[in-house]
Amino acid sequence: MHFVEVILPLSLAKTFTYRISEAEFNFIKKGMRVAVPFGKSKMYTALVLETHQNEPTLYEAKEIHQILDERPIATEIQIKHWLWIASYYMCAIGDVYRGAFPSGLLLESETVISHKAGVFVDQTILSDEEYLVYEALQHQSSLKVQDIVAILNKKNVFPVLQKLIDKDIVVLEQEIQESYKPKLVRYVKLHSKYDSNQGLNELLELLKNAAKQKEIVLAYFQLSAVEKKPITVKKLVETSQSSSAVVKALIEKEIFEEYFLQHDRINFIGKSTEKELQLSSVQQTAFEEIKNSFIEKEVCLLHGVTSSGKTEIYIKLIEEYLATGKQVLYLLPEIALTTQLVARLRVHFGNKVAVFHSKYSNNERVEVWKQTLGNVENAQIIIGARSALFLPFANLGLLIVDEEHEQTFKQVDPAPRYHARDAAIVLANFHKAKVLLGSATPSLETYFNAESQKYGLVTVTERYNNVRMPDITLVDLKDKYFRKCMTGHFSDVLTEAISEAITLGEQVILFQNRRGYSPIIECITCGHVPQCQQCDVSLTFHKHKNQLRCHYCGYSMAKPTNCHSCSSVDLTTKGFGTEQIEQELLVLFPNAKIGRMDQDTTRGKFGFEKIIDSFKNREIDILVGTQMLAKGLDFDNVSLVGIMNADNMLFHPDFRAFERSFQMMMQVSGRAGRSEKQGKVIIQTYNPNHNTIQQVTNNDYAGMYREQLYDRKIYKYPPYFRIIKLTLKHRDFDKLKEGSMWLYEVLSQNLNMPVLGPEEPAISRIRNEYIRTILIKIPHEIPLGSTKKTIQKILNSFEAVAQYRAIKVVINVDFY
DNA sequence: AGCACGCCGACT
DNA sequence: GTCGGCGTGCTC
Repeated sequence: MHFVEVILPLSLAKTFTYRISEAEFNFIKKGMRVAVPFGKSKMYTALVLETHQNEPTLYEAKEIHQILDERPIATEIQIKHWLWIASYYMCAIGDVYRGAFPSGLLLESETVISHKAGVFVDQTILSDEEYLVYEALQHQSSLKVQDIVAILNKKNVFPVLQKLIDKDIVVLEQEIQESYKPKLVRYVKLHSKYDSNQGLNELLELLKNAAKQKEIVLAYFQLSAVEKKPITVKKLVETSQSSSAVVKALIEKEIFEEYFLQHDRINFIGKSTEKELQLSSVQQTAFEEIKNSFIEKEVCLLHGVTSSGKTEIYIKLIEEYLATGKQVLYLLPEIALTTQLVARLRVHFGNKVAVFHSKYSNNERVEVWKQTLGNVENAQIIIGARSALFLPFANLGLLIVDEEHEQTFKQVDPAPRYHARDAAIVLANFHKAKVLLGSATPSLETYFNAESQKYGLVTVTERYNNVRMPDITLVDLKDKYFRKCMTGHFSDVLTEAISEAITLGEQVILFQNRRGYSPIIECITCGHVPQCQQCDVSLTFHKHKNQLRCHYCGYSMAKPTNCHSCSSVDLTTKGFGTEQIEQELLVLFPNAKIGRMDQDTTRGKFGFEKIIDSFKNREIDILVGTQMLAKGLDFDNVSLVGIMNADNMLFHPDFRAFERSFQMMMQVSGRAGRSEKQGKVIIQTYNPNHNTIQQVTNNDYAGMYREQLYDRKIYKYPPYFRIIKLTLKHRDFDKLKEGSMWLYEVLSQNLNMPVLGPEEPAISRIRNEYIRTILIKIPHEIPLGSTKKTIQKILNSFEAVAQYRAIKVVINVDFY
């Protein structure tokens, strides 16, 4: 008896056992995919963990359906890494597997219904619905479940199908298909009979009455003379400015022959210039220091102020690792940044650069996966957002995590809720590879690790080319309002600076960390504020579409003309977002070209690039945006950065609010003054004397670090404590309240550490579900593993209580 | 995660 | 009396 232990791409913690034949037993290796039946009618792509001969005692193992790979498609290290993620972030291994594999490699079955062959059908025994299906099968040889849903116009079609099966009329089959399709490109070549010179004359004679066709043939000769490589139909049509119909005619006349070649979708046409990169002396020193720290330490933090030229240092380092035949992974916080970086890296490394992120099409992702696994030339450097971490690296030598402090490295939903920076360090360990973390404003945890000698630390305090740090001016909003120096949300200082910059032909960035026009609409008469029906939040006003929208569930409604509560028509807006800033700018600077960058304007695959490009091309004078602006974009003509209101981020109910505000303001400020001229930053705030604001003004990272670290120690937060957040959700308010109280009590009795809650979060209801949170603070001296086991045990007993079972519990380890 | 089973309210 | 709502439990 032979068996295989597999992972299924479902949120199930267990592995599953299937039967295999002896031949299969000898063939199947860890890391191959097998198609297996699961449940009554589904087929899944499972991943092999091991083969063995221990027959399960409690159930009869099913047989696998099919082996999908000839050799492993996931590596040993990868699977080990996934198991670590599942255990550290307390999720099912199936979650990791599903999140890690490109869906093009995770095929699911589709049930196909077809007519049973050679059976006489007595139509009189069929019900109306059965007859409809039977009739449809007369026209089409097979139907999918979805088709039958459409034919019968109801959701549950299985009973009908079951009856048809019982009556021996139809059969069901599970079809499993590779959804990955290699891209085929059509080429043409001249038919062999025209190969000789004589044939050529014959050909021209033949076409003397077909001008269009002759044109194409001539274009073909021209192209083959110049390019000396196969010619695609596309190219031929383009150069001859003809149509593919004419090409088709030529193929039919047997003058051309068509053939197909498989193409990689990921193709960079650019060539590497092979130009030796020259580092400045500051960069060179940093580079040497990083290499030195790698002798002893696995991880090194590169703390370099904004525009200190970190990328050049990365490039130099990548060069060294490539030379030793190792692969390099370069992680970025934001997909939108890949385009800029890829362009830059391609100059040095040509087609050795591959890109991987979730906006890539399925087929593209499968290709990168296979190239990485094969360690082929064009997968030596992988650039990607956090999910690139899951690729099957054959020989990883260096991982770079750029803008390491960014929260986007942490996946929030769905599971696995991993932090890409931390998971990268673990992965590097498995590969015996090195990790370089880069940031101008490192996260507190990382800097703490660097200071305590766990990581190497390299600091660059000078900007590249001796550009000076921007000059930061604070504007006290309270005073400005009092003196009536405000126009809308603009202080006189800011308006003057903007008009000066525009007059000089320089560009301006305005930062407002909130989208929409104004957060809320309020009735002047009764104070009523429209709320979302499903969530515990006020609706946000979007002027452009003249509607109110919920940012949590996406619900929207037309802007009311009168109050829903008292019918008064006196409605006013409170607070402000990017859209309102844009509107005010149109009035203040009617001649300036204004752009807006936030979630609403950057939708679509290239939305972000479009705005960035037009700003770079100076088609936009003033760019208004949310935090997207803070993420490592390079502009060389920005002389002024305005932060419209520093306070709303400062007073977020979050232990990281000050750290985040500092990082955000520093990063946005860093966009100013990239060329010879010193940049200018204007921060509008009600709290000019706030410590964090002062630290930003004085470019005082160390001060911010020390102050925050002190707070973290006092209030029991990372890096001194690790935090696990449990989020409980249920539609029934009382049930949730009781259940979360029960869980809190059991946790705090069984864990010898602070347990907080159960707290009602600021937004206590989303999509009609009530929410409560419990925080568990684990001190560093208590082992993490056993604590997690205890928590898991308690959660299991929570689920064993019938009345609480329906409460959904989300576990978020290191939730920040 | 699906998907079926099973128990209760709103229709033919 | 049936259809269909979603609460509950299982899948090798």
